[in-house]
Amino acid sequence: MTRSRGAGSSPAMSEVRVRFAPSPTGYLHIGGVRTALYSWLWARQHGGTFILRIEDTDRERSTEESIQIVLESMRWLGLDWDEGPEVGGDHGPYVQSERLDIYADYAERLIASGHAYRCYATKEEIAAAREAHQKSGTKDGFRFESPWRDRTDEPDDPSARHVIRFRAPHEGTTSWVDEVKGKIDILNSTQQDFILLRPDGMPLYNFGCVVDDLTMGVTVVARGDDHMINTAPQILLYETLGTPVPAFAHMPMVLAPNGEKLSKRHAAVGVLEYRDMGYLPDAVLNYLARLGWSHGDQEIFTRQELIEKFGWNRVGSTAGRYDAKKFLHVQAEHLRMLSDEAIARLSVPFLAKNGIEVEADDPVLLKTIPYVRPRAETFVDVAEAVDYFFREVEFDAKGKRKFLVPDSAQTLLRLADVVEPVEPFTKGPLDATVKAWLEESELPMKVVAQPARVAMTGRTRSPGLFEVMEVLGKEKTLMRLRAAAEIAAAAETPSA
RNA sequence: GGCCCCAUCGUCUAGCGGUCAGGACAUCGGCCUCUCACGCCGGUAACGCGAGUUCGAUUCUCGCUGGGGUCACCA
Repeated sequence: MTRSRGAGSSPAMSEVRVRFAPSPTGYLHIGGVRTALYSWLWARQHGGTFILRIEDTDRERSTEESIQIVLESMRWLGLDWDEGPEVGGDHGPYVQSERLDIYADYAERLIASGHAYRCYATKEEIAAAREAHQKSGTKDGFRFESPWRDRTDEPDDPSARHVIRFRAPHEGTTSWVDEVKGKIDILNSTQQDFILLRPDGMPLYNFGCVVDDLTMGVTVVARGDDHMINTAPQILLYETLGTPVPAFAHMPMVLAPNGEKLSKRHAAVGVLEYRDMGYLPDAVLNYLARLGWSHGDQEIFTRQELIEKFGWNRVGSTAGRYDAKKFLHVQAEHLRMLSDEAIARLSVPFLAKNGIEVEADDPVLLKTIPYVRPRAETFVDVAEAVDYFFREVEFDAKGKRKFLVPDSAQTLLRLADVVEPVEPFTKGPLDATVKAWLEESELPMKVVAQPARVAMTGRTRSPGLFEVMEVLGKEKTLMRLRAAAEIAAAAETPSA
């Protein structure tokens, strides 16, 4: 799609400063992660600065615990920040609730210059006005017109509870050239005197955001396009403050598969859940990057490739829908790109969760990786797939009933005998020896394989038989085959 | 409803006036095979509608329809 874009992507821009400014109200939403990612990529690509800022001015919903979740999420993803909580920086503090004096200062300036005013209207008055508006049957949206906008007299009690409102212009047009959406024009007649500061000094979003972005020197403001409604008021603020206006990049949102706003109901939305599900940070980044951004036909990207190839001009303008299956596929691709050592190391915590305590350099674990790799998509899968190499077999009920039957008892015993003298006990010689025996005794592999598989792994699905034998080692292989033979012999003949 | 954004296979997308409309996930066949995977081969599947502009529109313009967002002392 051809679209003229903003100047923020111009290489002439001397310094790139971008920020991610989540509000800590729970988990870090994967939609937010995508915004953070694009900003981070942009900063890294340009050797710029990535700022993390906490927007905690909503006292009702913000919690310290949520801040920790945000930080933990960013750390896990590897989206490191150059300025922000814990690392500091020259433009701090980086938590909005600690910047109240700065907002107050800017608000006073706006009052002094006549661009803002104290409004003593009560919530009840506003509610009444809204109701009257609805009853009037007008087609326009509701805008509260404060009587204090034009009052020159002092209130009876100037210290009474009041907010500070912006004196919004009613005429003209506010425009910007969005990095992803192109040129946008908003009529100022649709603006209202939005609130800058609450009675308690907490800034509202548009004000806090602008004051922070300008004092922090942010050059590109990237956010979801649900914020587009906020951009015109913010530009108005920059203009009246006489400061440069940053570039804006409004990216389409991530929707649920059914097109609704993505929430817990539809998918795991907290990014840490993916860590617990055994996903790789790079896979999360890859999937999210590709959801709404493209680079030709390429689907799989390393972190470094993302940094090199990202650009706002390749961010699409349509909302993307969350697709769990594609996400899983991308995760599988990334897992399979890893070395055996890396897969082993990253699987350790998941094995521990299953009660299997092994070291990352455990030789048995390392030997299993090549065989589970094509069968695993997540680390949860890996832990599950190597289970029987580290503990006694637990027979799958159906597999046991079907394959550990009297008929197979002899086969299992003979297989054990055939395999016993093989040296080295590796898949090549094992394969050759067993195949020779099968040919000689005119037994099809099929009738041997499944009982043996259940005997050694407890399951009907596993890596190749000889691979399993090799990893298990001679001793355990023989033990399991013979133990299973006993169980098989004792089993009731299925009444056919 | 006002304002804003958006519109190519089921999904993510490529396409930037002339293509058999390409890729990926999913799906359906087949191959491989000791199971399950992996892998490989192949199939089904899309330009929302209507006007223009043009020799020619998926592509440019407008309208319609449809979807989304937003109308807070939330962010």
